[in-house]
Amino acid sequence: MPKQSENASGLTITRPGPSTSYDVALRAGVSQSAVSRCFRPGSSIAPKTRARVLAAARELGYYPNAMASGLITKRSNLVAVFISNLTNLYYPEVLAEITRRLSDHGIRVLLFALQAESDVDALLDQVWRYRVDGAIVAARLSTEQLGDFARRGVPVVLYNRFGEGEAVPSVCCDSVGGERQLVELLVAAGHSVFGIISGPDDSYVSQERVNGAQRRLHELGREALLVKGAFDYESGDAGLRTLMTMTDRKLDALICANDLMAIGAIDCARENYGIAVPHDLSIVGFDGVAPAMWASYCLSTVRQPVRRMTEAAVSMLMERIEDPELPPEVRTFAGKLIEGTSARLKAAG
Amino acid sequence: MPKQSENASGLTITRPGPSTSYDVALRAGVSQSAVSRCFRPGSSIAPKTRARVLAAARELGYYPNAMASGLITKRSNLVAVFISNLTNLYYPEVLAEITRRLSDHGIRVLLFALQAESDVDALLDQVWRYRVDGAIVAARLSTEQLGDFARRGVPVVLYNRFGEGEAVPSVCCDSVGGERQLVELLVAAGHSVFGIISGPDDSYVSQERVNGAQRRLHELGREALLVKGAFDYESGDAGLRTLMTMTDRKLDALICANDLMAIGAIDCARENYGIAVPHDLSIVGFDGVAPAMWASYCLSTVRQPVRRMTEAAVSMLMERIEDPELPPEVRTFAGKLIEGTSARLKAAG
DNA sequence: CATGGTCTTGCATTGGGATGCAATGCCATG
DNA sequence: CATGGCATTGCATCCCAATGCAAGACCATG
Repeated sequence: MPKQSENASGLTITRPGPSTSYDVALRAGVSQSAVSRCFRPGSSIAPKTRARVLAAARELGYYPNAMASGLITKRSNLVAVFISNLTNLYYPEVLAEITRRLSDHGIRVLLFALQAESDVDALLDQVWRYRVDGAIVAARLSTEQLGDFARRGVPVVLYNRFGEGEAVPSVCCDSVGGERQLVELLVAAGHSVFGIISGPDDSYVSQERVNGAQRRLHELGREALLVKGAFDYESGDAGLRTLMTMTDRKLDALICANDLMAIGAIDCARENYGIAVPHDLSIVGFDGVAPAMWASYCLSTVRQPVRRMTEAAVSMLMERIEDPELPPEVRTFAGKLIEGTSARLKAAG
Repeated sequence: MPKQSENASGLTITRPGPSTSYDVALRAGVSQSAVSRCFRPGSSIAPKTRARVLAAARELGYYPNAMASGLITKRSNLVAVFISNLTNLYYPEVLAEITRRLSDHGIRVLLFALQAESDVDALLDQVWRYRVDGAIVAARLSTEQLGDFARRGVPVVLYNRFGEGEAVPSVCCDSVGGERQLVELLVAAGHSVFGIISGPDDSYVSQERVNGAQRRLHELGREALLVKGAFDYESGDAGLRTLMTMTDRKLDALICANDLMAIGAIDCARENYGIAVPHDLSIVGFDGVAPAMWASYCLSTVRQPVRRMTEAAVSMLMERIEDPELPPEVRTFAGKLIEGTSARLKAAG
């Protein structure tokens, strides 16, 4: 979009690059300030001036330079979003929701996709450079890193994570409550030999879910075999295989820290061991991802209320961008139990 | 990160906001230019000056303001990424790959998540405002919109799409070739009654795949029943149901425009009709998403070489950011046939 | 010691828009 | 017609880093 300006001789010269508010001002016969005010809601501008300016802007294809305006307003209208597990079925939906909701607030997403929960560090300097207005983080932040955000006055909202030690605004699905519910139903339905497949060690979500399940089992006088997974399909398969070798008793209830592993375990049970699910083995997951509802699995799980959670995350962040003094707040959402058919959850059995 | 400066009386006063290159300069006892040069690779700066400056910067938590430097260098180091189907299993992987690869080039992703292929328009002004260095687009761009990019000198690379009419740099998986391959194998294996479930009308990918399959079938003297889907699981289910009512003959080969619909169709065939797959009905998909490999489906499909494709997209874009004059180029990648077990692909049958 | 060359460094300016303040225009009122 | 009040507009300045240019520092050579 070449920008144009008249020089003294009346010649129209064309320079490269996007046109500026000065170009538009010249063309509309107003000052640069007037142009600026046309694009800034709430500024005082006469309707007919506005019309002239907008017409000139359209002719020149002018749009305000977000970097220039951010420089002076100290608002980039950018929010950093950190996501560790983009390929893990649950987060794409979250990301899409968050992006659209922020977009409704006039805010763009600067995406940071991490290989692992703890890879934040290498990318953090970019967050500071872009002077983002805030951040939504679905990854592991150390206390130190959280401190950096605080010192720099960048509001953060954690997604499905808590600050360790200190209080940090966060939106969570009640993992503990969800697992307790699953455990109670499994126990009430008469299961006796329990296995658990966890997620990776550096995942909060995994810790919460596994601890939640273990504690409740313990309260009810049961124990569970525990193997470590990585939140992926293969871990479900491998986890079940390992569990099968760990006991002489017949495993009859398998608690997976997420749906994906539960799906892997179901396939492994059926294909590899010829175990009938849920007749011989009950398998439960957590998340309520789309594939969990597929007819082949019809997983018994707990569904996270993604829409409500993302809505909360975005509005909490927006509030804190407006008023950085707001106290931290943790909003916990109960998951919805999906009975499914991959576990016997009725006492009748 | 409060910034500090010494006033005449030697008092250290603290102002709000991130510290600037001037603050660092003051503290290190150099000029602002020297600070700038420390953070700009290739600038002439003495090692010991550099060390002093970096020390001061660390103490103040200084990072260059990307908006200010972008303003003057005319490089935002931002790339817009448009994705329409984030929830559709295939794109999250693509997005994660692209984000990481761009990150290696020092470039951040400004994410635009669309509800539908054609929703680009409402978000395009944001692309102009942020003066992004380029764009990777996995969504439908009109000729007009492509023209806007060209006029503004913003390089675009299309992902799995072509420019209609004019030539536009793009990275594609060879849909036509992939479908031809599937069709040939299905025909050679003796299938006779074909059904096709397409994607949504505004999707190039769907058009290409469906046309590719239809043409090859036609060349081999076959026809196929066609129903419209939406690239989601439910469409596979609904599509198969519709097809079952459309003919008296026994449908024995179903070509789905993507894996997700193929999975939906498999589940529907098994659960709803008790049809054995692939014994009574062969079902093929396209994409090679992770769930297609799950033991319950083991889909016969064509896998897109995501890593090579994203690598190509990113490097093509980077080249065009460096040299906007480069001619358009279309890189097509052959998909890899995954035999799977959801279709009889051997003549033996 | 004078001269020339290479490195570093600082000065001054630039990029594009926002905004406080002062100036202008316009209308209504007395 | 003079005055007050309000809405609109422009001027000048600011935000922060990058960079062309020239000055300075330092070394080596003749």
